[in-house]
Amino acid sequence: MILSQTTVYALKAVMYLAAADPGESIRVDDMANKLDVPRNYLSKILHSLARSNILDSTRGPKGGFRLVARPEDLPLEDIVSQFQEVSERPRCFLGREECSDSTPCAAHDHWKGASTAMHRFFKETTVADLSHHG
Amino acid sequence: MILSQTTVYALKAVMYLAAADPGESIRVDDMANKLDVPRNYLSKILHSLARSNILDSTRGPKGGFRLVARPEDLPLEDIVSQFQEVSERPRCFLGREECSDSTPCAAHDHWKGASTAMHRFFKETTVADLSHHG
DNA sequence: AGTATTCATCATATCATCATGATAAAACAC
DNA sequence: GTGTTTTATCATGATGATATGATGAATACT
Repeated sequence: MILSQTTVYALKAVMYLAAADPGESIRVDDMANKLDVPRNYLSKILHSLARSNILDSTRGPKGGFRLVARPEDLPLEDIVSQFQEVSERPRCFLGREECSDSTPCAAHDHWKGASTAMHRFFKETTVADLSHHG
Repeated sequence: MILSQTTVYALKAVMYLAAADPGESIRVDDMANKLDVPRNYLSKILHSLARSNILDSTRGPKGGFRLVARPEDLPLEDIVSQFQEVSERPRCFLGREECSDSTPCAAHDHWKGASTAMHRFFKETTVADLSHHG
């Protein structure tokens, strides 16, 4: 309900990289096999993360992907927000534009609580937090 | 990010019915026009809600749809769960099966907090709560 | 330079969601 | 019982997410 398949793939891949030696490059093929993710699809996802500087990529022999930041400095939000919206300010969940703190709908406060808890999770949980359990 | 288009349509329609006289039947055409929702698509959604006893439907002249329960007795969850999963127990958000209170992953507690807040919103907010603002 | 390795990218296929248009079936009015 | 109104349903199309297979381009090694 919350995360798209693409986002889950991205998170799994990043967690896999976090478990490797820092600075070591991992090939797409390895990750695709280990994580059971379609190879070319994963390649596209990783490329996307590389373009936004979450990962470094190098081609050719000894090439692959590696994390730029340390896992404990990498909040899940940085990865998730590449592939789906993780808005800081909750929208009116019925899609109204004019719903805000100053012009709230009747559900605004309830919704804000739930939405904020969700956002805080993505913001405050790091890749390292998840990687403890592989 | 949270609600599908279909779910939003369903909620809007139910809120519209909640604003009508109790017991009054409203036609699909009226709702589709007022809410700017595709007519036949809305019809299908409403039919689905009728089959699960959220709504009553009657055909022919003077027909239409109406709420079965009072808006203040109708939690959003009853509507939303028709069209998407609103699970009481949060899954491991990476899709692992074995993640639970007794076998938690490192993020379990954080995620549980966020996921529970979301579920409580759907469970504790009623249609009446939303309808105050139209 | 040549070759193997690896990421980058393109063309296409599949599937679910969202949506439209046409027709069937029920209920009411006369 | 005929016609009108309305929901019920079917056939089909459009779009985006997911996925596959083939090819291009960069790097390293000899």
